[in-house]
Amino acid sequence: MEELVNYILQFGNLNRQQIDFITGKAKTLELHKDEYFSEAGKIPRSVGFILEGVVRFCYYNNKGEEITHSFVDENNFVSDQQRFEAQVVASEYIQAVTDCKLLVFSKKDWDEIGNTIVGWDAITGLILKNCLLKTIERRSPLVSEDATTRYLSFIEQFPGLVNRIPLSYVASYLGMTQQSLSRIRKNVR
Amino acid sequence: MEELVNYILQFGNLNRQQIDFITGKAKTLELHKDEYFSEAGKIPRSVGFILEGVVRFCYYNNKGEEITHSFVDENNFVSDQQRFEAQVVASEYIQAVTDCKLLVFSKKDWDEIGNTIVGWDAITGLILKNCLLKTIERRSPLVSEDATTRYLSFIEQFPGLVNRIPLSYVASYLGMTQQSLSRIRKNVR
DNA sequence: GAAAGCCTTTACCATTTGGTAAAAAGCAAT
DNA sequence: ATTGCTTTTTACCAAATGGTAAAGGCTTTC
Repeated sequence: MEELVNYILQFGNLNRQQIDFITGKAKTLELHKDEYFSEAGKIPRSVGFILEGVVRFCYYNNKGEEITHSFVDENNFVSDQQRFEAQVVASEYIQAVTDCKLLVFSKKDWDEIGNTIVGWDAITGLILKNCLLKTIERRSPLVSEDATTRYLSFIEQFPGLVNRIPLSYVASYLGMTQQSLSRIRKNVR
Repeated sequence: MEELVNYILQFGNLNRQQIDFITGKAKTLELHKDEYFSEAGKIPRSVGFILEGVVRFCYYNNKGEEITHSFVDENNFVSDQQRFEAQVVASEYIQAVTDCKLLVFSKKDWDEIGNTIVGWDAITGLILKNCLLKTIERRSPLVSEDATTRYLSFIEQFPGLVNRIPLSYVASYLGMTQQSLSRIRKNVR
């Protein structure tokens, strides 16, 4: 819970009472590897904050290939935020790629926090902007790099992650086949 | 000017007086092809709204290659927003790729609008989130697609743009060489 | 209209990456 | 330990892309 509070306080000031109000709404949720936090075709039910584990955002392209477009690890918010706010069905999946422990907020509780705490919308707005920028900064360079460079920058950006999750997910995130990734890993060693 | 107002009103309600206050601060700026709107190493001086023309965001990687990471065309805001807000030096360039006509707001005027109009920060926050999401949606799929598919989706996402700007910029946006793009264009025809 | 400069296309070959298939390695359940 | 299942690695060949260089086109300028 402390991690969540520290995270939020980076983006704005809150007093003890406000913090307690927020943390009072958080429920813990455990997800097993491969379970979904949010699914395409369903309305996202909650906003999460990852205490332990890693999740990925993924979707299927028109060839039926599964594309991982981002990973989120410990001490970060995870949510299909636009769809959650609007309460409309999602078009992508958020899936646990390791066992996870999360703090979650229901839509009702999330709205109550917004209606109670002045400045909460500004804080969450900043958090979302931050997450989006991070996603862009991580993903955008992948377009112009060759496969080996993409793999090396993945290792830098997500230290240790490559040892915790299936390589097929890494390959799909990096836009290459599993076989190419395997070959690259051999050459890099 | 009407385009600007319509754009803003998508993200929140403003009365006549507020709208006049905002538009009163806007100055027009003309940029010739290749001129910079914002430069790496300099502090971004203004927020722009494109009335005519197209700009691109670009930077140089560690091999000295120039990478175009996004295009912005008519009726969109253009700004190195994070750096502008914080008034710190930029790490990338924003360059006109055609002659452009813009409405611009200085930092001082932008802040005055924020201090005067209740809800302005919320509106600009939404606008920025929107731009970031659009960037992600456009750029992210490029990682996992082959060169021909990337070119075809570029044509869809920026109709006509390919005829207005140098193909070398398109190639760098799509993460391929100019020669590859040329070959692909021949095969697609 | 000739010259100069830039942008675009072509061509050739080397290298990288993808597709398919099979083998090897790791893991879990019995 | 054996079996069955999934993940990862290899191998082979085809296809796509990059690098270098040169030629062709298109403007601009004088």
